[in-house]
Amino acid sequence: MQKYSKQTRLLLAVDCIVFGFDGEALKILLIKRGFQPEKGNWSLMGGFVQPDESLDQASNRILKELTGLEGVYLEQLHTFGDPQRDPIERTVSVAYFALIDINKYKKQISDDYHAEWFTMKRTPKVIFDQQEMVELAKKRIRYKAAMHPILFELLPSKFTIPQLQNLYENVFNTAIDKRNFSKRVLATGLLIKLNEKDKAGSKRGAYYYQLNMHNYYSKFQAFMNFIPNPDSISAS
Amino acid sequence: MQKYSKQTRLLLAVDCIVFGFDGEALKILLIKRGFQPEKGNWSLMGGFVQPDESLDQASNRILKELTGLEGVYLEQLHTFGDPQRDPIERTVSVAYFALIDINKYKKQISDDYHAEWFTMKRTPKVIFDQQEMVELAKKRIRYKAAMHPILFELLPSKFTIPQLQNLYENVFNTAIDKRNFSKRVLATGLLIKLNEKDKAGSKRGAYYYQLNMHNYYSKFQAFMNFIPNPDSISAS
DNA sequence: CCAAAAGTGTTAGCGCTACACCCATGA
DNA sequence: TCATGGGTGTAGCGCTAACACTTTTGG
Repeated sequence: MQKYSKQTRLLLAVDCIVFGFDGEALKILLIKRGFQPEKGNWSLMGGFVQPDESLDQASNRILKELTGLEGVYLEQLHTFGDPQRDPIERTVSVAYFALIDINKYKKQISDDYHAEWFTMKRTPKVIFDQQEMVELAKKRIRYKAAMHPILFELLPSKFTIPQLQNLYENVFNTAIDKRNFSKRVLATGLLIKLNEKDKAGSKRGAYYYQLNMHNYYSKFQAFMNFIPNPDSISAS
Repeated sequence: MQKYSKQTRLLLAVDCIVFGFDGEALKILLIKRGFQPEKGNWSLMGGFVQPDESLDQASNRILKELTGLEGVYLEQLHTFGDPQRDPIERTVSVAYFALIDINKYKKQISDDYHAEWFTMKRTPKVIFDQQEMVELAKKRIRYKAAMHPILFELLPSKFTIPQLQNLYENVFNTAIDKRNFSKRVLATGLLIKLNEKDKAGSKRGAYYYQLNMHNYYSKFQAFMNFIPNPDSISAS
């Protein structure tokens, strides 16, 4: 026996939703699609799965080809298989999401790859069912960030507590009391205070912190319960 | 433009992990595979996605064809795409998990379809990478059940609090104090007490409850935080 | 010296956990 | 009547949320 005869073979694609944070707002990365149909329209980073690569390999390859990004946090989200989702030919797409620090790659992405960052509120129309993918990805990162420290992936390796709080407030779209916030994050034991200040945000300056990588891995499973308003967060 | 030329098409399959609870233990359903390779060996409910159906439709169809189950809780889990996972030909598989009340379908499943239930501890070897799928599914239901009331899908429409507690103790593999347990579940407002007792489990009998469906849907997003030992539960 | 952001402590209330005894009934 | 499982109440503790003032320093 060599093959499963009589079965139909389908195109399989990967689409990546790339989230970034620049200290101000949570953003997603889009590019202008390079081929028909919908050529020139805004799209997620997507491409076809090749015969010899796994899905994780495909998503990493596509992300690198379209943005130069490599070694970033990338996680499978959901697979979309509506028969009509691509008008040209049936294509099933495995969606992934990535989390990166915008500033680390800002110049490279815009100069070399012509991708652009958009805030959540001002995202242009994207092709096919990609809006649905983006919505699901937003729900998933909120859901996961409520219990796991994944949002650190969006920050530079040195960051301040006000920056971190700003990120959480963005992702959960809520205001958090800064006294309670700093107590909680410091209580996790995940942060190491540095003898250095970020003077960009204020005159007084805010201390930099970095992740305690040992504690990070051991506490990844159970971080803090950070759901400010659980009803606003959806199931995976 | 009619097709994406030059791209390779792949086989796409669906595999369903069916969980059931019989009042005693959490079990999964397996069948003897009906075709080569691995014909006759224990397998999840699987089949190929057809050209005109979505992934959700495919999983529902396959579950019905192989077990007669219809209208049950079914949720997409993860997509497995290692190029070598099927030795005959590359096949990417979208895994789903289902939750059912074993007793409701027990006779039908064993008599008509020759599927069998196995406890978690005594699961036989399954084909390909299906063991990995089962492990991931177990993690996922624990993870989700810690915050959402999905485990009611495993119970009959009338159930007792000791039965419910037994289910939670099974899924989380832990002992729970019965006073605290009943306080918590009753406090959710999801249960309606019936004027009827289950006398099977004890002489005195335990009151039956049923779900308050209105509250069930409105409280689905935020149930109770039921993680008894967070470190034992893995991320999705 | 003033504006703007960083940093820090206390209290009250709620929720969770721990814990033990009585009830109902079939055998 | 006794063994078995069902059902219930309370007290202490820990965690969380609410809340305001001082510090620093560039302009």
